[in-house]
Amino acid sequence: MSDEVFEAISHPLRIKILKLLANRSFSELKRELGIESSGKLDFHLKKLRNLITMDEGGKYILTKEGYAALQAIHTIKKYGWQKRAYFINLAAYIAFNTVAAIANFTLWLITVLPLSTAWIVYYTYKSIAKRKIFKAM
Amino acid sequence: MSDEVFEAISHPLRIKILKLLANRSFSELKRELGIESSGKLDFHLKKLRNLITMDEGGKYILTKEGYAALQAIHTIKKYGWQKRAYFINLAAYIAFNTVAAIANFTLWLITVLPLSTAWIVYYTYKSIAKRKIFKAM
DNA sequence: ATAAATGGTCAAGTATTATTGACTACTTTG
DNA sequence: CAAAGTAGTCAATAATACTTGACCATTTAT
Repeated sequence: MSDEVFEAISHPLRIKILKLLANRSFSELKRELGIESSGKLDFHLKKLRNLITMDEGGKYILTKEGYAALQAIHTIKKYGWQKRAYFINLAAYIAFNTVAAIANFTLWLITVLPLSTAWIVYYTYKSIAKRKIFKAM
Repeated sequence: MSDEVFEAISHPLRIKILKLLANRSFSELKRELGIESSGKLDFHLKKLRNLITMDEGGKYILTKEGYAALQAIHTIKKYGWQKRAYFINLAAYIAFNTVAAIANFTLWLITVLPLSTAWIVYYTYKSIAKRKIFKAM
């Protein structure tokens, strides 16, 4: 399943192609990537088969899987954001609750507090127990 | 850079190994994966070189890159969650603002509204313009 | 002490991937 | 109309990846 996607993007040239590809033609790709051989570009485009298609004008575009692959590349490059995101969410939780408590204590106690606490508990569980974002970092 | 990670996880057996690996020994992996040949497991473990290490007890564990790779696998499997996450956030934005406005209109107007609006505008921009999560879906 | 299990390495062969370069058919541009 | 550009295909070769199976040094169990 996913190994097919990773096989497709396991070559440096194919990652370049995928990033550049949108709304470009065969020759434009060849030129902009500095590839001399047509056969080479053809070979790698065929390996990207499931990640790309063509629009009406004969230009390449990404499929759903293509966008997912680009997202995976982004995930590898930006691994570490989850930790930051967790603390931003924790700060937002505290801020929202403070504002809500000051504004209307009873309303906060019966609506905002239980809902936001349920959320933060779930998020903490997901972050620590399941995704293990704090391990090995 | 990232193509090395994708090359490492471009084989179905290596994805299985990576998912199972934590706190297991060579023989445990062999047994649990049903691999007959030691050479085979050795070969694939060597391909996962950058994604794994050993703990003091001689059991394999994931490195930071290993967790990132697992995250990338998750990204491919769950592509589509962003769209849902966006609508959940939009709903939360509306709910929070409603509660805050009812509770204390002035406080809402000067604090909650501008902050949460700034957030949702940024998030919308990121979702539509940069990540293109609505295209090709 | 012997047998079996652990935790591997290594060489040889097979299979798959990547590159090169020659070729084709069709469309512009001078 | 000839030359140049577009959008590829295909076969042969080079390079890697993958599997098999034999081997080995320790450790643990009988």
